[in-house]
Amino acid sequence: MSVDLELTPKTKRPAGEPCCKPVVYPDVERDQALRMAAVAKALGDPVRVQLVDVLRKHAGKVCVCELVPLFDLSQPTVSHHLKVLREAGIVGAERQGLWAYYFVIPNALKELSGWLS
Amino acid sequence: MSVDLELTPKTKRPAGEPCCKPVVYPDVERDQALRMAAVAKALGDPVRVQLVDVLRKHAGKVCVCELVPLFDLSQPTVSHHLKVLREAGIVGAERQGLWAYYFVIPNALKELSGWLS
DNA sequence: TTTAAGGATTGACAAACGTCAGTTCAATAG
DNA sequence: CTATTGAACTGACGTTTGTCAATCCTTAAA
Repeated sequence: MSVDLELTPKTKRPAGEPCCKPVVYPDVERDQALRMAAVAKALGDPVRVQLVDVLRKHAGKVCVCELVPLFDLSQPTVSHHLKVLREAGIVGAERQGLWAYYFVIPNALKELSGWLS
Repeated sequence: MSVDLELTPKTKRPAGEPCCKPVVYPDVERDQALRMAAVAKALGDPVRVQLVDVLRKHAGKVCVCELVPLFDLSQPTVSHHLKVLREAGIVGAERQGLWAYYFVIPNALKELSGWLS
């Protein structure tokens, strides 16, 4: 888990020697970082944060036609943001006839949330 | 706080009428979304997630020369990632002689963390 | 004073992103 | 069947991002 960095001596080292011993980064941490960064990246746009916020406040499913007018954006652009969230595994979609309903996938934010706190 | 969306009737509406009543999005939410998206965006790269992770695990300050060898990246690139984190208000830096020490700013992740959970 | 080290900055470039206009597709009302 | 609607997809655009090589600046050893 921990990387076990030792704070190196803080005097100028004799020329030629490397500054610090190379530290191996655990791969376990790398995979987790990849997953969390992907989720964070998807949340890295205010529109998408607001989309997730609305979806979370309405515990059920919300129709796309209700999401679009919340933003000063074209319908295709909102659809694009929803796709980004979908591909990040943060939200899911379900079609019912002509309408599409979106919802936050339970626990999708869990790993990032846990690491942050 | 809440947006007060009402789930609209789910039958095809008579031609000409708008699908949903336009909903006003509270500005308070918008500002918060802007701040949180900025933090999330800064965390939207695995290298930066790992940087923050290392800094957090070493409650004190960590020298840049100890961070660079953790990644398969050039020194300027790591420096760039640290700058992104600095500009997002997530980490702070302090110079001591030849060395620069980085640390996580307390509570920098608090708002996002709180919203996520 | 000269030399070298740690680290930030600059410039360049390919890749990815946010946005929209236009189009397509599936489903439903007439 | 035809017309229309909700929503996704496509192509295009200007902007931003991640990366490195090269450079610059400050500090400290010799």
